[in-house]
Amino acid sequence: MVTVHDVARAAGVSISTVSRALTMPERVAAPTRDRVTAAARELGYRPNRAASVLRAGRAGAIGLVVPDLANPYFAAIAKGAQARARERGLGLFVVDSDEDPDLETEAVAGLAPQTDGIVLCSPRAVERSVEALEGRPVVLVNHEVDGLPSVVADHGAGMLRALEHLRALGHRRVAYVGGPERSWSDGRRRTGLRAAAVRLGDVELVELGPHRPQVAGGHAAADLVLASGATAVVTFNDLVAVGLVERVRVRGLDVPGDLSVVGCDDAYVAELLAPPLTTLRTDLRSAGRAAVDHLAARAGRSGHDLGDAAVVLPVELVVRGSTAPPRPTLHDDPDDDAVPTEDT
Amino acid sequence: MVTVHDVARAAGVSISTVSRALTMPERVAAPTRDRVTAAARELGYRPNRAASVLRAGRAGAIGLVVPDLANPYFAAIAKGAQARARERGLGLFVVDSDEDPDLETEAVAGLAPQTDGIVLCSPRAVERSVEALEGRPVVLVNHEVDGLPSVVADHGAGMLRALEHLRALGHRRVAYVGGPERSWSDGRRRTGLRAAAVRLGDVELVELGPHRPQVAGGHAAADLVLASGATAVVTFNDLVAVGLVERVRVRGLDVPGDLSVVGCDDAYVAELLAPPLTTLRTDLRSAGRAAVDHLAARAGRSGHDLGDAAVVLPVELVVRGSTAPPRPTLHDDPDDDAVPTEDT
DNA sequence: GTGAAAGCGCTAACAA
DNA sequence: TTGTTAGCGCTTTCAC
Repeated sequence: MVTVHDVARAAGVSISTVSRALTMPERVAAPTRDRVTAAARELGYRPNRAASVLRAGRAGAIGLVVPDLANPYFAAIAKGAQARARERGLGLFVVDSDEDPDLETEAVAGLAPQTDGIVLCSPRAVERSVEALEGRPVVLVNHEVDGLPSVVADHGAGMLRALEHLRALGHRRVAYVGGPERSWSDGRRRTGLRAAAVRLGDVELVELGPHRPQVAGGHAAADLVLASGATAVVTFNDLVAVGLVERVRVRGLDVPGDLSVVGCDDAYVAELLAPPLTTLRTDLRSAGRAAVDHLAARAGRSGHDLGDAAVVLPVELVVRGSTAPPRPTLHDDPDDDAVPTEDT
Repeated sequence: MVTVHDVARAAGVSISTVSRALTMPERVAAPTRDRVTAAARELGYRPNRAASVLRAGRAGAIGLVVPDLANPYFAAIAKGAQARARERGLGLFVVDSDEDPDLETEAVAGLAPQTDGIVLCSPRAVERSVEALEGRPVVLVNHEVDGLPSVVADHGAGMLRALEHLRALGHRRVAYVGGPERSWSDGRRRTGLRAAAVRLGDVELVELGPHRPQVAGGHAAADLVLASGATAVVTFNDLVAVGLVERVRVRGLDVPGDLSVVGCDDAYVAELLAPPLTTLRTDLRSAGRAAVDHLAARAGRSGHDLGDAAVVLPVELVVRGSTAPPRPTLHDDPDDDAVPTEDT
């Protein structure tokens, strides 16, 4: 292993000059700096991170804790975070908590001492995990807690957009198939849908769930949706939408003919389906990037100065083949496609 | 931050006793050990990993380098590795090299000093990356290099199984849509297919590619496959199969009616498709687990004693709806479904 | 602008 | 069985 001593000897300087030349180049005379960097490159010197963490307190790395790496949602966030961390010269350690609150806290506690901060995605045990940080910087993704910085999607706007779209097609009764009971984003989506329904005035909302956020959850929800009399449905995520479509077909009905379906997340399955899925897209990579930026900006600062600022990412409605006007019924109102009049 | 000193004071012992009680409990008297562990728990002591890495040389953690975390293939490996590492009380740091050979080497070099070994998945620059390890333990996944331990799928057996299946259905001309040019597994698959074709005697193989290992690659390959006169096709992975099916449909043809399709990997899209995809499955989580076990077994040992052993994982053919007998033609041989006779 | 020296928290000889 | 002590490789005062 090449150490500062080897570089110092090769460059004919002291180890402190080596350290300085590499970490604060402007405080070393140009010729000296060049000799040092040349020697370092030649010898293939790589600073021992453990040593510099121990001594300097800074790790030059951050941690990312996600509930499930196999979930494309979190994989996308991880990709974005990784890319940005690299751009900033930071290391990124990814840990998968396997959806387990205890493991999450464990992961945070283990990661905290050797990183400059933690990005905590969709936490399953926020309070305990934040406590385990002992005051070290943290950014929450897809979750909000008072006084903590966070990066979240604008679920309210997304839901409004979905409902406007369905309303414009002529739907007046829309179901929501909810996700896991304790999901923060599920709560936000419900709140957003209710607000949107009130705002639009003539759209009735049927809330269902909780359901598992997988294909199986969609299977389970399908019959409830059909029985509810809704002509359109918004699902917690795209996988639920997939299951829903499958089961609706088994019942001999058609999507979007008998039921329009809007997913969430724009997972890549969304466009592979037949029909491709209308869905709400958030740029998850930019969520990862924003979280890393937030952390990097706080690095060095001690207090929670601008700590509680929330980055809110836009949500875009991607219209594909799974949404269409409802089949005409006896009650059909010829005004449906017209510009809405004042609340009637 | 709670240090060994704090615990030592609280337990009324010296710092070395604390260290010993925590890392080699059997070498400390039971009552002392209990006092120490109690004090440690009470104070919420967490050993500073940076310090112990620096001093002991052991990191209690391993690194996993993958080309793309957003690829479910690698995500599954990561999950398996993570779970096993946890069972063994090891940390696992996941780094995404973004399919870039330079970044891969960089990641390995950065990870190596602070881990006890590296799991290198589908390397894009094996030689340089292994060199960057400076002799530290490494396990290759989905790649083989002489003298290095590895975990690979039995592509040969998988390809034989696929071809046997297609042959049993009556196919006599089978295309292979290859993946990236420099992919190790693509090479293994081609070799396996050729061997299988020779062995079966009456199956003709049409090799195509290289193609991108994504849906777009399948789009690009579809017309070539149709023009080749093959009645069945094996693709590099499931995404390519998806693209292939899409394009075949655009051409007004049917899967499996006009073309049978076998994917590889059993990514979760495979069963969502219509028709669900016949595919070759490897248990990737167990690949991750095996890699970690391999590394853990070598930990402590210096030499490359049993180092070059390769763990070969079984490949299973999962038959779903995308494979069926070919449409009868004028040349159809009534013996097609019979037990194969000697090479004719 | 550069060097000498003091540790960061921990482990592992070596002593007792 | 337990304590004392010497560093691991690095950063960072503090002199010069």
